[in-house]
Amino acid sequence: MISPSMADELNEKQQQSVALNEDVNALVLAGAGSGKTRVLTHRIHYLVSAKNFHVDDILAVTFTNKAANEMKERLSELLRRPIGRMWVGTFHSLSHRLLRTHPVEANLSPTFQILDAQDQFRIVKRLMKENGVDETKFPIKQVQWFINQQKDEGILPHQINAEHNYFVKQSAKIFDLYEKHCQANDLVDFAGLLVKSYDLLKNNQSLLDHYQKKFCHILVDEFQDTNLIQYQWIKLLHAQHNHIFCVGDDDQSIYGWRGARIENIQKIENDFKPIEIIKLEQNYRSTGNILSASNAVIANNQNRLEKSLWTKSGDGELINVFNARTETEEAQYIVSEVEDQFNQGRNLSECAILYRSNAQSRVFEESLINRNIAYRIYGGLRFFERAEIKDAMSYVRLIEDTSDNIAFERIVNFPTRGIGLTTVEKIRTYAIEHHSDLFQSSISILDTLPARASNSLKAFIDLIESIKDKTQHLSLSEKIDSILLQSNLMNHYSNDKTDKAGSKKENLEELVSAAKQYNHEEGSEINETQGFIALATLDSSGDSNQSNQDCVQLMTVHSAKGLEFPVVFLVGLEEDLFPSRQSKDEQKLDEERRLCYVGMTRAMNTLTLSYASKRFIHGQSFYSMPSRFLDEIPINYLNYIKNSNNGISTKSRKYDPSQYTKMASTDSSMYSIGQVVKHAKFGLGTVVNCEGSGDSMRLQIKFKKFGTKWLISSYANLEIV
DNA sequence: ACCAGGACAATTTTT
DNA sequence: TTGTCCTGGT
Repeated sequence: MISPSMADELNEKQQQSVALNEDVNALVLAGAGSGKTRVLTHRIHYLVSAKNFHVDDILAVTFTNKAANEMKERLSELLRRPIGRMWVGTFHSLSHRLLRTHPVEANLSPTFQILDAQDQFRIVKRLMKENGVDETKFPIKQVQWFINQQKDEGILPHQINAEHNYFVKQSAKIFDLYEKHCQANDLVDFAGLLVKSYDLLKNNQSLLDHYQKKFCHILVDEFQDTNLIQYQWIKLLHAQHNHIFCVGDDDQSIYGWRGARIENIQKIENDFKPIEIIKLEQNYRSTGNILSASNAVIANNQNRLEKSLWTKSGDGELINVFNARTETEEAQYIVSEVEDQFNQGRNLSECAILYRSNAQSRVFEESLINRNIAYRIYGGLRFFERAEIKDAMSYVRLIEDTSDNIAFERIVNFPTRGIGLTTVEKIRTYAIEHHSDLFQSSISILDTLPARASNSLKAFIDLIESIKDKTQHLSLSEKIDSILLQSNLMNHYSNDKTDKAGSKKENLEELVSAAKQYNHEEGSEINETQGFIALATLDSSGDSNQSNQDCVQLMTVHSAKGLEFPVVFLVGLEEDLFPSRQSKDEQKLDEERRLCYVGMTRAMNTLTLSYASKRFIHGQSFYSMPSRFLDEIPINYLNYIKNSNNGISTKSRKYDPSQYTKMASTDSSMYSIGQVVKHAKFGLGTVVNCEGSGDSMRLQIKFKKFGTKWLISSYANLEIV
């Protein structure tokens, strides 16, 4: 039943997964680099070509846009046809599609808008202000976070028991108001897309029947990353006559903090009986040493669904370990290694620098600029999240739909045109009283405003209407181009003195070309402009048209998941950085270890691990210990690089709290990190860091009442408590 | 409306 | 250290 080409491209286990009978559920535990995506796409191909299922009746869900795009591409190649309207996408984009198709049944207006994280933040902020919740006590971010967490668990405001916790109580109150606000304004946030599409099917038997019948096969990628609502979403769509095919790897679950439930992968065995479980353990990506080292690290986690990855390729090079003195030295060394690789004939794009947190990218960037090496940073501010792009998109949105209040608020006075807060407040009040949108309300209250404000507002309304009029027959990119000019945005940003490099102007130009390259699905329930607006919100990366120049790839380990590179530098392997400081408890530590595992297994041929002994964090230098993960790698896989400034980088102290203590207490003997001390003037405090030794040893102490200070231990006269 | 300067916070990951 | 937010001055 398997086509010859399939036999060529797939190993035995992969073939077995792909050609599983169509009437079973399946869970494929696919280790890193074992050809997970290949299995998924071939499975679809098999169902379509060998089993005669219709492509449009197959649902394939991924977690990220990147993965979705990749799958679409590969599928299109394999099936030799365009993707068209196939149901392949992220949970969020597929949910969005369901809601756009059945807005009324979902209790939404057909013009509902998606709320991105920034917009959500603003709304939460405003609601907190209006309702007297002190944002210094309850940071807006935390309240926003709380709300999203609840929604990801499918919890509604009134279901929250907040009796004993003031934060929860206040947050739940805001949550409730927020939900009402969204409902009243036809806004749906990310989590809301999932919740609402779930409810849509749950509360509508005939629709549910329809989709259960339609989707005869449901394939889920990265199953270990699904959260509660996503799991329920899948479970709801699953019926007697259709089947699921899930691919995942518990060792690569790195989104627990975002509500991903690693248990789902175990739960699936009970909830979707009968189910076939297949393990893919042959790794095609990495050399033996890299694989063995990675396996050794991940073996330290408890409660794994044991897999043992193996490879046919040889041992390859040893894994390099470099101990830099400072983060600058670390960057310089790594960049010089990149240069070496390049001189040996590697493309720059074959080299990746992976770090735990985005903040670490800066030093590498500086170093790369110094040496004039092209690089690309992933993450950080994404294209569609940039202020100038959001401004432009707000014009696009308001012109497309004048009832888009979020867009209205953003641009009513931008670029500034003399419409002040007072006027806006009047518009808001009128809108609430008359159940109207801000744009219509503006028209209604024109006569009641003072002449100045009235004129300005009238000019704005006329501007929007005139642009709308002039651009309605233009193509999407011409439309956006025209909007940029007429709104004066292009002019405004061209003259922006704070933007010396002119990158804002460039970004606006980039937006036009992004629009040019946007290809709209034919037969979609929304028009081209609306499709582009949704894309901007749902996939804010704006990646599609990135020039494929040859450049070094810089990204967090998280965003490297699913990728592979011949040469990988995994940097900043220090305690409190990787594993990160706030992940010290056992569960979180396991996730950090998985993250490290993910990072290491990105490497195909060459892997370099590095750490710095001293690092600047928020303008202060801290001594750091090598990451415990380094110690988890057997020494025979490692090659310690000689540091010319440092002598030989010996395998330094094992991670061990008592050693840590010893380091702090060298010579002066009695101080250790975490020690509570008393100072004659500053009172009680805790030692948080130390520097130097002997008489010159300095201690950083966090005092209860006086904040954090550096003191020289021999003068400070500290009393140990 | 705009700017400069100061206080202050934040440092994990993202659909 | 860096960036953001707010204030108060013009």
